[in-house]
Amino acid sequence: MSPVSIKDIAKAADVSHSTVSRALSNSPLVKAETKARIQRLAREMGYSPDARARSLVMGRTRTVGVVVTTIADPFIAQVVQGIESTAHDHGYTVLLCSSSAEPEREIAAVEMLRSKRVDGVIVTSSRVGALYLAHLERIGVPVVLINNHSEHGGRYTYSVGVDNQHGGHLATTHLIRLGHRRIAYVSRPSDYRSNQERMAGYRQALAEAGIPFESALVVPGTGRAGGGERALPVLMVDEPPTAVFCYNDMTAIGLLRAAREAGLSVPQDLAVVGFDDILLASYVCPPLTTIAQPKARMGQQAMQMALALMATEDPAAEEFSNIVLKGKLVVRESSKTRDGMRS
Amino acid sequence: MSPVSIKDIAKAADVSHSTVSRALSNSPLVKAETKARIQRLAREMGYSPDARARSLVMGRTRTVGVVVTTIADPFIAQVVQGIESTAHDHGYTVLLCSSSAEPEREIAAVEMLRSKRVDGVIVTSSRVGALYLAHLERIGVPVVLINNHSEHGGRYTYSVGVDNQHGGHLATTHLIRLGHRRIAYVSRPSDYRSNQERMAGYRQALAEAGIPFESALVVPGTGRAGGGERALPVLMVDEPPTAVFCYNDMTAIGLLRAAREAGLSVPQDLAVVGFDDILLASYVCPPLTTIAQPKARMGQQAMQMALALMATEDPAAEEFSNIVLKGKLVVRESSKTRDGMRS
DNA sequence: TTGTAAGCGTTATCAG
DNA sequence: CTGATAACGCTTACAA
Repeated sequence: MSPVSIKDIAKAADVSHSTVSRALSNSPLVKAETKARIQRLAREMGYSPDARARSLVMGRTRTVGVVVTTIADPFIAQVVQGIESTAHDHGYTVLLCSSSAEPEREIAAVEMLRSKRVDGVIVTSSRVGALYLAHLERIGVPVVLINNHSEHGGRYTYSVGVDNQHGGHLATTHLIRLGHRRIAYVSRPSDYRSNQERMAGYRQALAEAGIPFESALVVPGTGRAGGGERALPVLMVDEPPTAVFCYNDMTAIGLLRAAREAGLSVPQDLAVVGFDDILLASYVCPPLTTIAQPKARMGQQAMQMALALMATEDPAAEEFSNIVLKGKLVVRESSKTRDGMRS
Repeated sequence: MSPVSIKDIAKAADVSHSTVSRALSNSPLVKAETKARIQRLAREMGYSPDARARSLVMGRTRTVGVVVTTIADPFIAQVVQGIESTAHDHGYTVLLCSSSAEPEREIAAVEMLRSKRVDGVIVTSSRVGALYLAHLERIGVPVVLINNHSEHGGRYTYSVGVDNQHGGHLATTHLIRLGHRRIAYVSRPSDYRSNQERMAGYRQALAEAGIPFESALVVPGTGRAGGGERALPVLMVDEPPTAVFCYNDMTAIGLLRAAREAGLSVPQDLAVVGFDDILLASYVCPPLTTIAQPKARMGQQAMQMALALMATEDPAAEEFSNIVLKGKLVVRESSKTRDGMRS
């Protein structure tokens, strides 16, 4: 037996279905008495309004599509939580899509969201290629990018991200204040804009302290633990650095592990700073100093931005907006001297 | 301008909208030539079928609701990934809802899913109370529970979970094989069924080895790191154990941290085994031996179960099913002697 | 204050 | 092979 509809209630209450519709939306046009009767009846009959039918006539689904590479990434999961809670607070629902970072699936995901007529789309931590972006814009609803890794054009798209240069500067300055002068950077493939920006912050901090930049102190990583592990031996030759700033926490954690196996003690022999502040960071040993990205807040902001865009008639008319949040330095053992900070 | 509909295409192709509908669903009833013409036109005009309208007449949304306490929990996120990928493979979409473990929001979530007319619901790691369950059943679609923590009745509900007793037995037996005889258990509030079952496995293993059960060796935890930290001092009095099995990894990790601060070395002074195999487990030091729950697979199985249930006309007719997956022992440093296993 | 009718975008039935 | 027409469940003029 299919769920009860307003027609069923209409029959039971001996009124027309439009009266039921009005009564249930609490319209003042309905006599208080009949309204009460209808509402009670609806409750008794276990009525649940059909959101599809409603959205069909109302023109809005009150649903946002969220595209992630994988929800299994704890960083992304925290961002999504921010999105979901804000969405919920505003009566919106989240349709989740994983792209597995495969362009083909990304496009399928977008097509799917288009079919479900979501009111907006939020894409997290993606490298939106030109092709993908084109598809995204075709969808005809506001699109908000979180921590987008590629240069992007497209005036249909808005974004929220962390201030990478500021974070890189914060991390490096912290190490300089601790007295370090030879500070290395373990990078990520440089077509990632975030990598370039973090490194720019690193160089800026060095320059401000009058420390010359040495390209030998920049070694390539991958963004994953393995990259950090392989970076260590490359680093520890000739004149090794006394401190290292890593593109992200996973890189730093890999490096930490390699250091332990190499018999180096952190932070005495080598201070280490990461970026992200993933859950792991506070549990590895030694606990990792890092630049905390406001993950949940990024999700909230993105959702709020989407809400604002969905509210305006013509999103394209809105001026281009690009929210940039500041990360925060979180000092832990991996960058303290045994007797506390030197600074 | 609203998206193009089959009517728009009909006008452009100078046919009726029903012919367009047939052509787009590749019906053999349409002349090949017109079919091709219509399909080309649809592509050119950027047509995207309206899933809401379709579902309204088809009676199915091809959407499953997934209710989680919080997606920010990495364990849950991995389960959800399993759900999402399987759902995607079968043309289904995931509607995500966080309940924040608040009964009020749980009920709101269910009501929302009902309104969106999802074809099925999957609830992860919840303690479904009687009230909540009643609401769940009202929804009228199959409900699959993952790692349900409470005793449940209700023949409308199906479940997927890990074999807790088997896992507890596995963990304890492992410690016994290493030569331990005084083995403690750090529990979780005992109204959690999973706790009772894991402890049953622990007691079973002790019994099999002829080791008497001592209630003094069972100390209460909380399921979070704090509980493990507070458990250590309670444990290390009189005749302390040489090994401890913890309800879950977070408990074990808290205990590990307390042990380090107390100057105890793990595993030499105290061997530690957890349960879950969360990401953290392999990164703490020492890396934690644990019982791995097949998180993604649990999600997959739950989704497959949901798919099967949604396919049958009358879910209630299906016999009660309750898939139980076995966990796997993952041995890491926290339960090895310095020179390797004694066994 | 209430009822009638049209329409949202589909699919499906039934004639032609 | 194709076109009317109804139906899915709802909201909203327009009438009464």
